[in-house]
Amino acid sequence: MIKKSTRDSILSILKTSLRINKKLNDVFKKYEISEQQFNILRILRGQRGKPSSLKTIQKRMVHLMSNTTRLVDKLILKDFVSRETCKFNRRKIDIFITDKGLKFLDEINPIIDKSEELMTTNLSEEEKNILTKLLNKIAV
Amino acid sequence: MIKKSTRDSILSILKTSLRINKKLNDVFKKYEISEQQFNILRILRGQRGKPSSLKTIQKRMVHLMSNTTRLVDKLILKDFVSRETCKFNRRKIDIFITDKGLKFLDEINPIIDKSEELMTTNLSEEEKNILTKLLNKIAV
DNA sequence: TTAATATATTTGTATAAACAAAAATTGTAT
DNA sequence: ATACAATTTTTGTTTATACAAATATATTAA
Repeated sequence: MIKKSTRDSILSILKTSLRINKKLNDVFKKYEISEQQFNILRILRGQRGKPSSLKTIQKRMVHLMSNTTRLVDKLILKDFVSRETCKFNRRKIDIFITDKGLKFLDEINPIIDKSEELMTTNLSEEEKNILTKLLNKIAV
Repeated sequence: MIKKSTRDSILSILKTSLRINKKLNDVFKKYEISEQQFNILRILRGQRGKPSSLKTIQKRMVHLMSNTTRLVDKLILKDFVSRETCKFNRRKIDIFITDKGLKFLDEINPIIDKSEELMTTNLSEEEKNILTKLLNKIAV
């Protein structure tokens, strides 16, 4: 028999995650970008000019999935990233964020940040730290 | 500027949720059912013989979505649920879980339960309760 | 009764995701 | 050098999802 505390906590995580995603998606939708495309942009910005391959992007993505190719396709259509084959290993492709992509991030990031602060407004600093610590012990 | 504690906690929730889903999906896959189909079965079982309409199912589902119709279609193919139009309100349809559906739940539930216990094995009872309480204060 | 509105479900369509297989390139062992 | 295995990316296909519009029935008001 499963413990109520177990079932409740697991269910709370899943439900809270859905609530968060819903709120974030409201923002993404307004800016006509998907959550995953946004994540890729942030990963690329974190590289500060250094190119990323699809493999490294995938490894850092929140949602690990197989078709990063097509996500990058869409970002290229928006002119937010550029792509060229790696000079040193032609299996790899180098992906960069463009100035337009950086500008876009500058625009949307504060909105996302504000939304996240708002979502956690009922928790104190300490509570957020405890929460993070507890979550990191689950399903490891 | 967003607080580190905020970003970390939100990210932890999203990531933990994905980890949990991944583990659960391993089980679902083995039993050739989707998470959502499983949830519907559980909701129906909770009714203990009382019929459910699509509307009531949707309201209780973790993932609120529009095409419960097609999920039920799939459960009917497996003979896990039955469907007939409601006698008293022909807009509604009555959905029941079948004996086969109940038997299936009896088989898969212990596996899911064990998986959930295993995932939270690093947390004490008290920690799980705290976790649930904190999560329920987020993005409300 | 008739029209207008509300409710419950279904369907169509466009987009996204998961998964496996293919293609291209590189590395390694003999 | 050749064959074999490993890495990285792309593509095809199937399934799932989101959203809007359509359909059918019921309720309400004039």
